[in-house]
Amino acid sequence: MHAHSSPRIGHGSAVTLEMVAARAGVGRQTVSNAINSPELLRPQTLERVRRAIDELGYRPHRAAQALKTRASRLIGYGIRSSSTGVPTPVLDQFLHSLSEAADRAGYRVVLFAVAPGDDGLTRYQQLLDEHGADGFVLSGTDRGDRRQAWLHERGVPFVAFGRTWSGKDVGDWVDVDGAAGTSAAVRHLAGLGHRRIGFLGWPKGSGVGDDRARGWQSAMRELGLSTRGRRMESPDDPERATEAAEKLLAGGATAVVAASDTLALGWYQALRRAGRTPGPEAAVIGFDDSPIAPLLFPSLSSLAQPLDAVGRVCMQLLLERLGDRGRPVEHVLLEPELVLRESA
Amino acid sequence: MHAHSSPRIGHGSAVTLEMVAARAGVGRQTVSNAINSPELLRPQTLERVRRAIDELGYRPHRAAQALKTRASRLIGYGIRSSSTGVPTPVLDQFLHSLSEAADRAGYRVVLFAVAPGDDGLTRYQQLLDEHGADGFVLSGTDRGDRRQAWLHERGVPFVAFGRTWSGKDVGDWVDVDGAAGTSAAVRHLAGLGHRRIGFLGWPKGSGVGDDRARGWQSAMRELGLSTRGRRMESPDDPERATEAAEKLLAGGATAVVAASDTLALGWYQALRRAGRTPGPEAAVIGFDDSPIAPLLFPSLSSLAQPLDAVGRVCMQLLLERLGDRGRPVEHVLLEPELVLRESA
DNA sequence: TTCTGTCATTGGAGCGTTCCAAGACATTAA
DNA sequence: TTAATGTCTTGGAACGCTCCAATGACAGAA
Repeated sequence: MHAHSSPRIGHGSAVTLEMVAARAGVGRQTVSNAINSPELLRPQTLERVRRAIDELGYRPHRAAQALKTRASRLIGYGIRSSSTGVPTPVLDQFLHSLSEAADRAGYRVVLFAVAPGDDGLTRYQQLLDEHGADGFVLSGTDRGDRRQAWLHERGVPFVAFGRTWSGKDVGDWVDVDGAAGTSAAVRHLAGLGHRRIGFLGWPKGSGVGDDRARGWQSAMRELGLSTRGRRMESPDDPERATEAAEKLLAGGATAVVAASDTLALGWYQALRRAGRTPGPEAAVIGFDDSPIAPLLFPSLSSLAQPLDAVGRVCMQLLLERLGDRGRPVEHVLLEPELVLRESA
Repeated sequence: MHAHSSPRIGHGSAVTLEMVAARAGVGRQTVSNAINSPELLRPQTLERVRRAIDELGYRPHRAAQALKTRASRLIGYGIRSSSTGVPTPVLDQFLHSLSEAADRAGYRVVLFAVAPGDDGLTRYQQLLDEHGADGFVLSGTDRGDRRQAWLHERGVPFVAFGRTWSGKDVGDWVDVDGAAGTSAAVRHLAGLGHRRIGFLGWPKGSGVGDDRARGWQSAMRELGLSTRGRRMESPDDPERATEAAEKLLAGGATAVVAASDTLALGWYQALRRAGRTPGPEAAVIGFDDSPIAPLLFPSLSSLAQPLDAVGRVCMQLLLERLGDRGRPVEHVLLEPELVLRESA
């Protein structure tokens, strides 16, 4: 960027290459080169052109660039409604870091709505046909998700936030290592002296949920602790979660690792019904570190997903893929962070 | 849309108007008209062209359209990080309904990251210069926000989710009537028999917060109830909120309306410290109906913002503005919905 | 002086669409 | 039959950019 005292002259409305060229006293293509291949210009010319660009406040017209280069510099992100209860967690933070990383590389994220039930393949098709996106970021992938295979077949660049849980493992992905997280939680609780550590998970069959259960199980095994009767299942529903937690409590568990903060709340409620309260004697660690975790009484320890990093790495992989479609597939697993509060 | 049994032939990769025209045996422009001004074609020709479009899976190249028509059919949305603690609540649902409404009109939402501290005017400037968006949706507007005036001066179409709290009221906006919400909450509590109804709000000076306080105050006045010493302030912080709630409790309040669910939790905690629990004797109604509201013990009554409607109406106003820049400014206030649960 | 090679710079062409003015055709009136 | 009218259809031109092949400038060699 150029520091210069005079303000921009143009209104940013209709400055074209040609106008910049005229002002700098060079040809149209020279201005284009000054932007895209500055090494081709003589330093003196480059300087002159850059000054003209600054003075006029010139920016390339993206549609014209896109038409010529056949690249929109737009990344598609299919957004589902969260009202279905499907966890689309902390979309907020993820989208922010995604956009930020995209912006830095001259790309931008474009949203398109996908109906809750549908996998939205026709929406992806549409965007591609319109040349409305060069690649995609997927999220909320789970077993039976057809999108990866579909995009792969067509040679469309994409990255998924979330592993390919079933079928062939096609395409790049970034994910949070849920198992590592729950393992760390178990080890922390064991370090506090707990031996009868339960797991409060979702019903088997979801990729994410099973992964989190696996981490608990393997850490328990490593520590030589029994897992028999220590695993209870419940959907993300307060009442059911409480019942599941009560069973764990009845089984003698003194601590619990939960697959979600909602499930962890079941433990809170189960204890309350028993006239007790979460803490050293009845510890619990949740998952996702939702905004309420610090607000609870007592505040809830939880595994925080590094969403900033996930967004950043997603975009990085996608950009690399856009640059070289033949490169080998890449997978990145990021560790969640154990945020300790009063509940453990 | 056409129902037809044969699958698409094209790969959706490079079907152009010219190709469709050749297949239909018509001129290039006729195909364009079939899409943009079908009434110009003879029904028979239209049918033939439509079939060709379907068979080839043709979709107009958005960049080419944008270049010619000077409209990108993209709506910019500057996304801030939420890590600053500034409430950008339920972004998720809002963005979804926004995208959906945009999609229906052939538009799409494009994100760009804005640094937390900055108002990001240069990012808006950039998008405009690049012809990367035809208009903007703003959110998180508050006192001293320069964006509205800036966009207005330049004649850029935009809608704000959130009133213009200071300065001249330029531009369209959609907002949730916080005052109406807190008024309704007060009336509900009064209907339950409460007379000493407190308000737990944010420190004065925020547009949104003051509005919510106003609603409580006016409803109290209408009901002939005293507000003296019944209003306490706290930022969205558990400890501070609890202290504020304790003061209300000490003042004899039997019920509370809170400016946020976080503040409502302060009431929960204050009661707990006093060995009590929220309910008929010590009611509370929060604001925003965050995902945790139903998960609390007891579950929290709260005022839900109609975010689906907000997104839909925002896009509607913006599209109308895009269609006619001279039309008078429009404002829409939507009522929040009182979601009753155990706490009230 | 002329030739060759290198480097910096340039204008034509074209990406796929829509605007526009004009063409083709059928129908009716003179 | 010709002219006038209206309806439907058409190809050229242009939007702003980048690719490409070609041009000009200039230094060194013949």
